[in-house]
Amino acid sequence: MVLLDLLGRRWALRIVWELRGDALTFRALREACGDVSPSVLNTRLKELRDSDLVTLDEAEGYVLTPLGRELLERFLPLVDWAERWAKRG
Amino acid sequence: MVLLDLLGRRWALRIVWELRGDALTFRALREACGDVSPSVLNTRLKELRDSDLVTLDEAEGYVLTPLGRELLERFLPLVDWAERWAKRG
DNA sequence: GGATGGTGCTACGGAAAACGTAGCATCCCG
DNA sequence: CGGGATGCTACGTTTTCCGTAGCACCATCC
Repeated sequence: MVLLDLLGRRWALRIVWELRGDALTFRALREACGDVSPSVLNTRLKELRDSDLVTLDEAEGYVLTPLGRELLERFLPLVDWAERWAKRG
Repeated sequence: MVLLDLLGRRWALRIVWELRGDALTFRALREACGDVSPSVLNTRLKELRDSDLVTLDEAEGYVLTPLGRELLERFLPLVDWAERWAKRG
């Protein structure tokens, strides 16, 4: 499970999640993640870009690649479940 | 996404993944995760137990709870995809 | 033309997390 | 009384992360 190496790091999954909608600038992404420090954010973005999950559109900002969108799609069932889990007794 | 707080930590996802099959003892789980340090493993296990995802069966060892199995199930599409992703050009 | 505000990104010191090794207490089996 | 399991803790080192400040660049505005 090489994927776990990548996603099992702080903010990695969160970044993908925050990019589920429209493109976000570096600063906007930072805010969306609750003001992560830019150094860490940049490190994660490098890893995600090297993994072809995220790319930087010069005009719009950071976006998921088609591959990233595939990942997100497979991730949605989890999100659904997570909400019910969070409300457990 | 409270779930990301839990799973977005080192070894958290990995532990759930390694428990996909039969129960594992503390030490076996440690080996399965590539010899994580026991302190971290124990910290994660506490978190996962507090979250009702993992439990310690006195006879067998660490096992996923029904809730944990649900999580794993939703996680499987990702695993499938991850293998193809890992082999990308 | 220079001020203002946006962009992505880096540097650096301190705090927190993870690591690695050793070992404790307990139980079971011979 | 060993010997070998079990879950788990302690502690010193290393790695990672955080928080703040700031750089270089570009567009807009007056």
